[in-house]
Amino acid sequence: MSNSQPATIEDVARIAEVSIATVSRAIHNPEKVATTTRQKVNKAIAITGYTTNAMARSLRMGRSNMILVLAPDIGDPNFSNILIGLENEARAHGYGILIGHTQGDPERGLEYLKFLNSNQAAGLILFTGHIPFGYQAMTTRLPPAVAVFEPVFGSTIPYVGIDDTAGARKMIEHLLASGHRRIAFIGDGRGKLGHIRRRAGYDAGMDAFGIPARDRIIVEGDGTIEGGRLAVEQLFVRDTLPTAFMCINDAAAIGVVLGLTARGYELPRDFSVTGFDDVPQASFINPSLTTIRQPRTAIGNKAMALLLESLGDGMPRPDDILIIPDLIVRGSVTAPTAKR
Amino acid sequence: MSNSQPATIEDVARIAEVSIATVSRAIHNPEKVATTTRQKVNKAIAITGYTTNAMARSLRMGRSNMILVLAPDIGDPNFSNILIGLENEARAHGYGILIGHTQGDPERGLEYLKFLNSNQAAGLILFTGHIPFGYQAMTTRLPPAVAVFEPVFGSTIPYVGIDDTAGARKMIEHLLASGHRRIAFIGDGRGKLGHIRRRAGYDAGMDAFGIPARDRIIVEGDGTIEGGRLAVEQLFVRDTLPTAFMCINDAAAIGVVLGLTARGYELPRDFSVTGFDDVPQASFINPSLTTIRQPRTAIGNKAMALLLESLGDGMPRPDDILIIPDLIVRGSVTAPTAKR
DNA sequence: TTGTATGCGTTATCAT
DNA sequence: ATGATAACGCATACAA
Repeated sequence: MSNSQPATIEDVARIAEVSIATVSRAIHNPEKVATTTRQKVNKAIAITGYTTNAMARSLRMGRSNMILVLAPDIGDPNFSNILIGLENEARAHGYGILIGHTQGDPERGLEYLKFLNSNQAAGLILFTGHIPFGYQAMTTRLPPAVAVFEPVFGSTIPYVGIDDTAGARKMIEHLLASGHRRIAFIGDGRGKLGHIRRRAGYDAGMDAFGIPARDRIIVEGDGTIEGGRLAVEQLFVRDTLPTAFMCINDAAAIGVVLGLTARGYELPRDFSVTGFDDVPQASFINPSLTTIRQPRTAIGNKAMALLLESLGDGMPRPDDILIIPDLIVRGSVTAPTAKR
Repeated sequence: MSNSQPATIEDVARIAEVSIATVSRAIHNPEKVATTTRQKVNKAIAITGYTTNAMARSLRMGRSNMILVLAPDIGDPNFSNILIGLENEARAHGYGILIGHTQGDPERGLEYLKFLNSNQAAGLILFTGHIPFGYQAMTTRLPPAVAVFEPVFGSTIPYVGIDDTAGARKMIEHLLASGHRRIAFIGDGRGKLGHIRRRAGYDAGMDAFGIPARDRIIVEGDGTIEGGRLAVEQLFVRDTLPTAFMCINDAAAIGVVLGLTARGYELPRDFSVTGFDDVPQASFINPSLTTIRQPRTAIGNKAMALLLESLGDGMPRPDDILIIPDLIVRGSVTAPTAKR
């Protein structure tokens, strides 16, 4: 049925006995071509198995229908679900996705960004928290871009993510409602945006409950499993034990669980622990982690919708979108015992 | 420094005061151009920030320097590391990677395959175990392709993966050396290639040790956590308890661990359990899983090397590459107790 | 409604 | 050693 070489528009034109212009029109502006001609063309397309050569098309049009997604780590448990959201939305609008895996290497990021210069990609989704360094020197024109998950530092690129503060607020209220008062906040580094925002949610909740600042226990932490372990040790040394640990993310929470278990405590009987993000492991660990779920697919959806919108106008709209995340109640929180 | 529009070869030529032909040569055949001219050109390139328009290049050349990687599930813990191997090797040869996420949907696979027709991709890495259905109807010419991780059913596409039989053999020998004799094999479905191969390793090891076939316990299973749980129940009902469970993969092993733990046993004191693949969770679960590690990055490397080779010849070589995997000893195996 | 002809940015052939 | 030019496949302005 088909030849060794992919069919071109010319092959179709010859078989349909029309000009290539008519074929092109029949495809892109069917209403501008006579019904009978259109049918001939469609038949010829079916016969040849013709597919428009995307490269030639983009070259001619000066823009493509691909969106470049830059991610430092494909293995990130957040990534694959966000990607699904991105893809579904893109597909619905006739766009395709091109994934650039930078492995955190700015040089690779730069490499992929060349796609944009070649018009191989019409827009950019940034999953990296930054524009690959050196891109500004390459060209002054940054194409329509949207950041997901974390905002791009020092830029006006619109950003789609969750409302960290609202999420943290939900969590702290859950803990307070469970009867906890001495609740430690285990962070991931004072300067980080997520830290600041989630901490703000913690404070707001504590404020609303009338718990004085001096009764709040804050550990800076670093957001890793090891950091969670360390936080436990610090608190034991300081002898300022809380009844609950509200952790900046699931990794830290897992560290806390591990640290507490290693010291011979039983959870959640002796301590309550909460995470944030809802990574896959969160439901595996014992006790399963009460956490805040990242609405990953929704983030992907919104981000792509935003990008495609600004592609239409040609004019990016700088409004961030913050989705309010859900509390996922599992087994790691109970009422505090009177024991201590 | 740079204009709003990406610089073209013509811009460079104008600034360097040479023809575009010379610019192209200076880039691709530097030895064919006078040193002084070359310097002028390089300077002009630096000034303009010129980057070759990959689309125009591919259009003209009839081939691109991108490799399409088709994967059903980016979130697969195996994928990201294989990808790293693929990328590194590709990069070393001046190729880039384009990831097509099919979500298991043949239609999407087909969509991405159009890239090949458009010469947007020069070759194909299949992570899917099959060619997207319908592609054959689209074109008879399948481009150079290599399958990773699992072979493509009913095709001659070369395949790079691990030597399942050798891996399983390593595992069974480890178990035997630890003193186990009644070792159950928990599979993932009789027909599956991995099942057949790993079972072969199990049998070979048992044979070599002189353990008669009637003393071998085989559970067909399905390779999931739930399947592992079920296998435990089956064996309890049949009252043919082994001292060790050799599972077809880590998921099944985790299921076995969960099932055994739920019944009140302590591991590895009461039973030894082994996995296969070494997924991230394998080291998290308690007890940490003794398993066979997939050399994922190596698989990626080899696969891409093979693909690029066959791209050179234009002629795919049909030799599969099987890497012998390593045994990872963790905490889930001890000598059997005399208890039972 | 349809066809002719031009150009998108490259590379490669053929002159010079 | 260098330059002029054709062609890759397509979309579209313009002509018919």
